[in-house]
Amino acid sequence: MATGRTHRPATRSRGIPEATVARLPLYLRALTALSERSVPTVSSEELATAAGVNSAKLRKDFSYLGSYGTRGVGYDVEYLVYQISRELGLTQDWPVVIVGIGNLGAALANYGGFASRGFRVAALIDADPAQTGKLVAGLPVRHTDELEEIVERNQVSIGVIATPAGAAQEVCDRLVAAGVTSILNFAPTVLSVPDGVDVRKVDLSIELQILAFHEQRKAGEDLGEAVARGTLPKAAEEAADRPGPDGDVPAVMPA
Amino acid sequence: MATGRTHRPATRSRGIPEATVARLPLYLRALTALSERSVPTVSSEELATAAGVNSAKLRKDFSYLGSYGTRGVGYDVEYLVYQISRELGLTQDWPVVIVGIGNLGAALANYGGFASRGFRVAALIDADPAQTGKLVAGLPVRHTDELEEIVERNQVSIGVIATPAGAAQEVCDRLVAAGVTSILNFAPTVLSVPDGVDVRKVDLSIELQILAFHEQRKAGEDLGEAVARGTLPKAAEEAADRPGPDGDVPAVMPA
DNA sequence: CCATCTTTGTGCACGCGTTCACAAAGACAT
DNA sequence: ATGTCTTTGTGAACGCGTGCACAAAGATGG
Ligand SMILES: NC(=O)c1ccc[n+]([C@@H]2O[C@H](COP(=O)([O-])OP(=O)(O)OC[C@H]3O[C@@H](n4cnc5c(N)ncnc54)[C@H](O)[C@@H]3O)[C@@H](O)[C@H]2O)c1
Ligand SMILES: NC(=O)c1ccc[n+]([C@@H]2O[C@H](COP(=O)([O-])OP(=O)(O)OC[C@H]3O[C@@H](n4cnc5c(N)ncnc54)[C@H](O)[C@@H]3O)[C@@H](O)[C@H]2O)c1
Repeated sequence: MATGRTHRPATRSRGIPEATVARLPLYLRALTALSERSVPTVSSEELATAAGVNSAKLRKDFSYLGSYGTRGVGYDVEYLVYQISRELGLTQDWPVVIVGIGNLGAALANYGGFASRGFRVAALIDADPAQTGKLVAGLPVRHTDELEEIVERNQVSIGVIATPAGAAQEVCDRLVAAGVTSILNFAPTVLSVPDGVDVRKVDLSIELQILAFHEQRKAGEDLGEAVARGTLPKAAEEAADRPGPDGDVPAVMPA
Repeated sequence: MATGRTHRPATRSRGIPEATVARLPLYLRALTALSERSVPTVSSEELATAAGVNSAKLRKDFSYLGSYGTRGVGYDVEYLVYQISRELGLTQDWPVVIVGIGNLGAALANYGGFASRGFRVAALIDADPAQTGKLVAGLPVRHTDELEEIVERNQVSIGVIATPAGAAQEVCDRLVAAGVTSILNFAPTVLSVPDGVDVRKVDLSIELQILAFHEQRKAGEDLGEAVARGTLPKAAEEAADRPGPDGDVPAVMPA
C-alpha cells in the first residue's frame, strides 16, 4: 500500500475499525461502477471479487454500518452507495487546497478524480512569485502569503502538500494554524502535528523500496531453495549465502 | 496511509514481518539524513523520533535484521544504512518502466527521488502516437508497441502504471507477460495478477475519502457529545441523530 | 577491577484484524 | 403453508503487530 497513516492508536471511531474505513472507498468505487451499469443488487461474493477482497471480510465490514443486506438476495446497490457515501462524509462538499504547484501539484490539480467524489479544489498555492496568477487546471495559482486568508475564507479543512520536503513542515504548520485538520502529504518527510490533526502520506519512493524488497526475495528464492537442497556447486552456494549477523560484511556502504 | 498492498497472506519473507519491511525505508531516509550530517551513531530513541515511530518498535524491527546496535551507545549510522539498503535490495539497480505519460506519468518521470535510491527509469511508454518520441525528463517517450521488447531487453522487473483506469488491466497483463513481477499502480482499479506478482497501489481518491471520514467524525463529535449529555434542544437533537440501521432514510442517493 | 549509567534486545500480554464456518433469515416455488 | 435454496450476519479461533517493562550488555569513569 502506498499509504501509511500516522499513529492513531487504535481509535475505533464510532465502532468502525480503521481497516474497514480504509476499504469503504474501495467498495464505493465498485458499487458506483455497478450502479452505472444499472445493476440493482449484488451479492457479497460478487462485490468482494470486484473490490479485490474476501467476501467474509466485506460482510463483516458492512455489518459495522448496520444490516443493509437481504439474505438470499444480496445488497441493494443504490442504497449501499448512499450509506457508504454518508458514512464517509461524501454527501457534503470538501474544499481542498493544494500547496506546491510543481510537477506533482499540477498533476493533482488536473486530476479529475478529485471533483468526482465531493472534493473541490478551493485554491492552488505556491511560494514562487513567478507562478502566481498562472492558470493551472483553470485555477489561478495564489501566493503563499494568502494561505491563511484562503483557508479561513473557504473553511478549508483538508490540505494537500506537494512542496519539496524542506518546506513541508513549515507549510503544514501554517495550514494547521489556519484551521486545516486533515493533511495529505506527498513530500518525503515526517510531519509533526498537534493532536486532532490527521496526516496521511503518499510516498512513491517507499512503495518502490517495498517492491524492491520482495523482488529481491523472489530472485534469491530459487537460488536459496537450491542451496537448501544442496543442488548447487560450492562456489555458487557461498555466493548465495547472504552475510548473516555474524558480521562478515564490510561496515561501509558501497555507493 | 496512502498505500494498500494486495493480499499477501501474511507471508513473512525470511522472518521479516511485512509491517517491518514497510518501515525500513522510513528508517533509511532518517539515517541518510544523519549520515549527510556526519552523525556517527544514533540511539533508538533519537532515530525513532526522526522516523516518527515508537522506539521499542524500531528496536524490534532492527532485531529482525540482526543485532547491529551497541548497548549503552546506539547504532552506527553508516553500518545501519548499509544493512538496511542491502536488506531492501537497494545495493543493486532496479530498472523501472513508467506506462502512461500523462499529467501524472510525466510528474513521476521528472521526480528526482526515483534515481536517488537505486531506481532507474529505463523507459517511458505511452499509447498515444502523438506523444511518441517526445522528450520527457530527458527521455524519449516510446510507443506501447515496443513495451514487450523494452521490458525484455532491459530486464525490467518493476513497472509503474499511470494510465487511465480503463487501460490499466490490459497494460498490467502485458507487463506481466513480458516479465514484470512488481507493479506500482496509480490507476483507480483493482488489478488481477497471477501468483508471484506483487501489486501495490497508490490511490489519491481513497486517501482523501479516509481523511473525509475522520474529518466528518471530528465535526460531529462536539454535537454528538452534546446530545449524549442532553444539553441540546429537541430539534437539534433529532438533526444530530444520524439515521440508524432502522432505515428511516431514503433509499436513493442525493447526488 | 569494580561500580555506575546508558541503551539495547526481547519476553510477554494485549488488542486489532482476518478468516472460517454455520445458524438463521428471507426469497421463491410448489 | 411448507419446504428448499441462497446468502447474510456473526461467534469464535487464530495470528500478527504493538508497546510495556526489564534483564543483560557494554561503555565509561574512578
Ligand atoms: N513528482 C513526483 O512524482 C513525486 C512523487 C513522489 C513524491 N514527490 C514529492 O512531492 C513534492 C513535489 O514534487 P514535484 O516534483 O512537484 O516538485 P517541484 O519542484 O516540481 O514542485 C515543488 C513546488 O513547490 C513550490 N514550493 C516550494 N516551497 C514552497 C513553500 N514553502 N510554499 C509553497 N510552495 C512551495 C515550488 O515553487 C514548486 O512549484 C516533493 O516533495 C517530492 O519529493 C513527487
Ligand atoms: N493526476 C493525478 O494526480 C492522479 C492522481 C491519482 C490517480 N491518478 C490516476 O493516474 C492515471 C493517470 O492520470 P493522469 O492525470 O496522468 O491522466 P492523463 O490522461 O493525463 O494521462 C494518461 C496517459 O496514459 C496514456 N494511455 C492511455 N491508454 C494507454 C495504454 N493502453 N497504454 C499506454 N498508455 C496509455 C494516455 O495517452 C495518456 O498520456 C489515471 O488512472 C488517474 O486516475 C492520477
